[in-house]
Amino acid sequence: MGEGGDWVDRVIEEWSAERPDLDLGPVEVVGRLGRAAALSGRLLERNLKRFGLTTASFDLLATLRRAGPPYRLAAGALARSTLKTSGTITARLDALERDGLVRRAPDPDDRRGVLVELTPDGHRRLDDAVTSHLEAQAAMVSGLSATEQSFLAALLARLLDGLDEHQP
Amino acid sequence: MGEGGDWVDRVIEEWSAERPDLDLGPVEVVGRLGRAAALSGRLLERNLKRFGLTTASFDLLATLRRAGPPYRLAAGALARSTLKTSGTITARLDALERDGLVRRAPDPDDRRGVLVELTPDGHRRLDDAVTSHLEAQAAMVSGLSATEQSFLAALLARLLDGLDEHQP
DNA sequence: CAAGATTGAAGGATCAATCTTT
DNA sequence: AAAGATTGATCCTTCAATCTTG
Repeated sequence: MGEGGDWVDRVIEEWSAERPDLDLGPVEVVGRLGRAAALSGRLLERNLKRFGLTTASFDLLATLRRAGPPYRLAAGALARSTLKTSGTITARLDALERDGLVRRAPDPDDRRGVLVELTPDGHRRLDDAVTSHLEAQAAMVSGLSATEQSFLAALLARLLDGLDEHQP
Repeated sequence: MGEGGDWVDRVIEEWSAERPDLDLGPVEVVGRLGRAAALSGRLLERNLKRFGLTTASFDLLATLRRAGPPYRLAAGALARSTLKTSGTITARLDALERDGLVRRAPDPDDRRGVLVELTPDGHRRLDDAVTSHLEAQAAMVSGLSATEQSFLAALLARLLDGLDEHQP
């Protein structure tokens, strides 16, 4: 008892001592989810820095790259796919355009809209980074067997199902 | 095929079409981890706002609360527990102290150090919020059976093990 | 009026540099 | 020299307000 536990185990023990009335069951999942995301996010951020990218800029470039030729999407589509607000996308595009990795063009079919396109530099930069990015992810899950990875992926998908419903 | 999948399934399909050479296995886990953390984080953030708190301020206050009487920790201990840098803690303490939720005092045993203490207001504010915070977490995992929740927690703990080793 | 994008204000984060104390 | 905390620069994010177009 009280040995070999992780950070979340310790948190739960401390809460139980202070507030034994609370139901801490959900923390076993949600607490570990947040902790694991924070730790893995740090590692991925550090790795992308070697390519002059942040997680934010990588996600945007990757969304354009995955769309296939001509690597062009509406700004609003980028916002929805990355779960960010339109203001965030505007700011990111300013920075990426300044670095020459994307280009903005007016949407000919809807003059309110903006189409965003990967430049050759942006395409190259992303393709440079993506292999390393996936290798870093592979290292993170290498402690789990293939079976464990499948189970974990399936359970996270079930969790994601529920979370989608609770969104605004 | 290509039906009923979640966001990560779509990402993987798109990558497979554009770059069939990439090993996307790790994305099944790491991609869903990031997506689930982002969605759940948004919900928790919104809920805490009703109590005048952010996830950042809640985490700091909760760490002090869990420590038990006299609800006092060194600033460095807060940084390590919350996975934040000392600069981040300094900024948060400035805001929380301005709101009267914590109080700083010099460490009598080490004159470099600062001890941070929950005020009665901070204690009250946290206790107000924590029940609702846990209920929000319970709602998030309510789509999973008790067995699934246990499995998910255990697998996340295994993942966390590996992530800890890779840290700086 | 609603939708798409931009702006500015404010909070949260890291990092590197600095100051004090050990 | 190393540890604890603060500062200032910079970036990412949300939100509310605004402007243009549908």
